[in-house]
Amino acid sequence: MKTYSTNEIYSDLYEQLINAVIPAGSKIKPVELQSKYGCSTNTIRDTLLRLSKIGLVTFQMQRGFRARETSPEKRSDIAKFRVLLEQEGAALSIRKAGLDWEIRLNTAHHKLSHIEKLMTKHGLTDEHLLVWSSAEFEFHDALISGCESDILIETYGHIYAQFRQQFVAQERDFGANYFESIIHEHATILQAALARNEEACKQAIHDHMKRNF
Amino acid sequence: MKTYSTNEIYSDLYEQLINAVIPAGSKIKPVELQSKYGCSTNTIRDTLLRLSKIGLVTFQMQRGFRARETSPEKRSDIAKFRVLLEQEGAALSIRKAGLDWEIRLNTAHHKLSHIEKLMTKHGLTDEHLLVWSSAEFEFHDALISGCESDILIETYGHIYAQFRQQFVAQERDFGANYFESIIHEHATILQAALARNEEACKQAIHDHMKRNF
DNA sequence: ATACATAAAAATATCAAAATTTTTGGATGT
DNA sequence: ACATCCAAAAATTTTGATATTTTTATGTAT
Repeated sequence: MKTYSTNEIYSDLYEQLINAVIPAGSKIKPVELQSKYGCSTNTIRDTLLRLSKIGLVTFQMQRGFRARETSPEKRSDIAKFRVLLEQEGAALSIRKAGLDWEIRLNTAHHKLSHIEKLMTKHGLTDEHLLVWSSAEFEFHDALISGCESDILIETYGHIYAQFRQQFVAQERDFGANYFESIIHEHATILQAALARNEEACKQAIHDHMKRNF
Repeated sequence: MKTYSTNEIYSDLYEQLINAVIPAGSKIKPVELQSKYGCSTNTIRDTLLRLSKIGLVTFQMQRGFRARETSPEKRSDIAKFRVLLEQEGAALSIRKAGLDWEIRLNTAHHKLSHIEKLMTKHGLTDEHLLVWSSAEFEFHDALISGCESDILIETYGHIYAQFRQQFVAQERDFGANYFESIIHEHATILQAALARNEEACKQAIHDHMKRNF
């Protein structure tokens, strides 16, 4: 039987929450996870407290833990808030960042684009989806990485994780043209960013997310 | 000797962090707090993890806890981010909120204004400052309370707490005209909000914070 | 002096058990 | 049927002890 280090427990739970293996809103009981991870309930508790920092888990005194709830309103809320942060981060990057940023952004987009093309050609396996997941985050993270605001970047990371948690379970109908659209939207964001066009970039970010409002 | 419930430990540490009694950047060792609060180190650890959720405390595996660091750059960063969130929250409130919001905002301002007037007349005692602290938060919280975005309100709360933590220790030179300015700024924000003038309100929020950039 | 290794001390993380609180499932009465 | 009360069960929190890791202090070689 596999043994888990504390960091592995953290990562494993993180993955399960992001991918709604642990469904949004469901109760999380340390006793039940104890046997799987081969540790004391206290270590699980500790880990869940750490996950509550990024908002994937909610915690109430004497009431324990839950995967953060979801609802149409909450999804809309998180999507709009994500737009606010990403627009600001991108605009600041456009204004302040240098060549390093352009290269980083371009690299991230290239990687993402490559995976997205594979996914439209061949079907989308779970493995593809996993790689895409991290590539998509890296692209959006790169986009705001030149903003020179640590707190914005930190907060964006939390919000992005929550966004994933809330939406992944929903739209399992990645239709053929779903990824076609996404690919185009990412390209539009990239172009506007590299052209240093703040308004166009903000607009592209908005358009990328508006289906989720 | 006073005994502390866990919630009291949380509140007490919260206060100490907000008011820089525990200075920004300093190490926080569970063993040292154990005797004061009369509990096990594990309970302290638990509480500190909960405080790390709102960003007042940073945590690193195997390295324990620290009061969040500060520096001129970090202060500027947090001030600007606070403006972003407050401007958005206020603008949305102006657009969406109804009479309840106006009343709540007005009430909060009235309370704040009363304390501020007392403070300019008589000197500023520690007790005054404590009351002012919570009244000031309530005003800014009321301002964004009509935005219909739970995640924005939640995040703003964290950022406001961090803002306090980072600045309180700094500007101990509340000169006579310091509060005069603040009073005027708060009034300007209130007027613009009640007049439902988004742009004026955003401007007023910016002006209120710009000394901290 | 500086760097490096090592032992002692301190701090942190984990555990398993005990204490506390909440939840559950009947039994009772309206 | 519906609410209320109570006891049992389950879940959560707290504890004190142990194991692990990091930091500090000391001695040795370059």
